[in-house]
Amino acid sequence: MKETALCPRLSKAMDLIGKRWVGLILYELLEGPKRFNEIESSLPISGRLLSERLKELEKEGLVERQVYTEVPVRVEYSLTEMGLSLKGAIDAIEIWSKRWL
Amino acid sequence: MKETALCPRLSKAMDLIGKRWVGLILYELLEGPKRFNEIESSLPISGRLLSERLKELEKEGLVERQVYTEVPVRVEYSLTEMGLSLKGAIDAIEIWSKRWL
DNA sequence: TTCATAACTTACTTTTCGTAACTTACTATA
DNA sequence: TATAGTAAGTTACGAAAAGTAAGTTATGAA
Repeated sequence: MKETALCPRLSKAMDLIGKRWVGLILYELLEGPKRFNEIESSLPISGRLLSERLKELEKEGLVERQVYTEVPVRVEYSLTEMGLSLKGAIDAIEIWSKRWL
Repeated sequence: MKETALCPRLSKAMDLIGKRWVGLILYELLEGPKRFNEIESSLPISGRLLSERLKELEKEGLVERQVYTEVPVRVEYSLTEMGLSLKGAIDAIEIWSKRWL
């Protein structure tokens, strides 16, 4: 890994968002809070990775995890304000995709 | 890989943009045409991957490659209209990064 | 006692990355 | 003639990340 003059914040943003599945996970959560299985069945992602990604996103502050101790347990994931404020970027990508792909 | 009801265009867009380094490569090229070595030294990416990514982006129509047969040879990469029109998305990510990271 | 469910977790294979050395083509210099 | 320098890659290989499938935990219902 080299030294660069690149803005570290942009670099980190691209690292977060540019990680596989993250864009689509955020896209799903922009519709509202969702359960683990809901996200898993909306996307072609495996449970292993979904679990890993949600943990990262929670740690970075984009996603919140809420556990409901029902039987069986229910766990809901939702966007924080930080996560929600990526809506503009995700929307822009969606619009672009409809025009160019 | 599972079946999904996910929009294939959004899915493909996220695949393209969400691939490692692609966001930052596009960001660099939004400043204007750049040579291989210029991009390589602006980003912490190796020649191997940069070469691979530029080929993909060219194949997908986001980037154009122009060879100038000087000595030594000069190769410039620039965004196509398709590539340029991702500016909105990249800008949104940059703005988000300045606010939240 | 067995089954079912949600949300993970583990074990294992395949793919992608990161690093560094090497290649090609041509010119300038000793 | 031999050597060195430069841009733009390419190759080889070990390390890290992703994909797949089976297993785990907790609880209540049949």
